[in-house]
Amino acid sequence: MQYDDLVVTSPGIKGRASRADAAKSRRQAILKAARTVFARQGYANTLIDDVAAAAGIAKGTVYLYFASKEQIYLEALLERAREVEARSRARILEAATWQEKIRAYMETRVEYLNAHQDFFRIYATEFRNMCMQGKAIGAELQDLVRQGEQQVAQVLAVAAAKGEIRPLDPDLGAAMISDLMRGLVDRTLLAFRRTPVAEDLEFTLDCVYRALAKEANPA
Amino acid sequence: MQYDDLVVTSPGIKGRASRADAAKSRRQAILKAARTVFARQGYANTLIDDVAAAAGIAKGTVYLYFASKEQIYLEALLERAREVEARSRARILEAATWQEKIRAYMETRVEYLNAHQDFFRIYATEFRNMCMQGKAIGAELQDLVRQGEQQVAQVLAVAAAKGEIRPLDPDLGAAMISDLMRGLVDRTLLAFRRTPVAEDLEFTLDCVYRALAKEANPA
DNA sequence: AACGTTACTGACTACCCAGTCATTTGGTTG
DNA sequence: CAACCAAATGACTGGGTAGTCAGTAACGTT
Repeated sequence: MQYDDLVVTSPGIKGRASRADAAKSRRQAILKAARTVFARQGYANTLIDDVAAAAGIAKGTVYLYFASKEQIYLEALLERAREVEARSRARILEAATWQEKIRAYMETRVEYLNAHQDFFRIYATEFRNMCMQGKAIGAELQDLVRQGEQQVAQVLAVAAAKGEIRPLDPDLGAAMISDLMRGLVDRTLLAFRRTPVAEDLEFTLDCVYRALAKEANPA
Repeated sequence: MQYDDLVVTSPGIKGRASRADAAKSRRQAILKAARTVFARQGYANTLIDDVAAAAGIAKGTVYLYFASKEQIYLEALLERAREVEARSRARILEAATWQEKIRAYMETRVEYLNAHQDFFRIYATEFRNMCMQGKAIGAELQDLVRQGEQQVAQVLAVAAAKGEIRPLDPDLGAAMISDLMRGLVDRTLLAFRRTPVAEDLEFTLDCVYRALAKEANPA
């Protein structure tokens, strides 16, 4: 079970190539195990021994592939964060209208959340806090998130310029959208709310559209 | 500086009364120091020695007043959380319309945030995560927050029943409001956004009103 | 002033864990 | 098959800290 990602060394291929492959798979197996364990126990309560056990290897082996606990943590997150960001960027570009672009931003995350709860659990909870406590860890990761938000801001700026939504500060608008997104993720992870995710997503999107819509509502 | 809250024992009063007072002040001085230090360094990176030093006392003394690091942490948060919740509840009751009630909910928190950054920094970041990691700590604290959200849901339910806002699931609506509130708090703490808090608050409220308003917007 | 009581102190203990490294394992090569 | 070597192992170490407790100080009482 633990060796899911391990590529069996092909007998025919000699030396370098298969070695490199094996090392890469081993790295990824460790990262996968790390995500599982960190998601369940948090950074502080996780021992390197736990990660090793989850990967089905000994502690010393972990240190053949990674320099430190912190590095494992960061790489485990980065791997996934890059995926989400890339997918989100692509889907937003594909979308034609501002409504579809905002929906793409949110749907990408909700879908990814279903497939990779572990990643979101770590990111949504712990990592964010570490950033708030001013630790310098994970500059790239922070950038990825900022980029996602910036892209939304861009969508809003364009829509506002075209007069498709009401005039507003695009950064504030993007902040609002990402706040709602975060809430949606948290609720799903907690299974706090019995409302199905899909319904919650539609409600959230509806609120966003209303909040941005061009015509003011009568009081 | 450290002994801010310490009541000097009055010479005339003998025994019990003044003793009890002194003990209470000492407890509060420790909690205050704890909030400062925990807010700056986080739970894991804070030593009891740090708390003791900030309170101007020795480590052993801390353990005369509290049983464990965790207990200090929790009580430090609870003390403030009860205050916020009480004030919020009062101001929501005072308010006449649903708009004013929602505003009261948000303004209470923004005002309290200015006066007690330390508390919010701990709550908004660390504590929330601990809850998400399924730790059973702080049941009362979690309840306080839930109550706040429930109260907003109640306001929405009443307003919806009266036809003052569009029909919606009050819990979802309250979740949305508290998500936006959380984002506002986080942004303020990070000084991430240069937008002044007041402006951010108005924008957020405006979005909420639009999202809840009775008349649908034209697409 | 001598005593008794309570509050305070900080060196100490017992434990925990990230990271190391001497040793073992198992596959490859001549 | 024997020699070799990279990969894996896990007992160990060094640094660190929550919580304790024997000793000291401060203060009120007689």
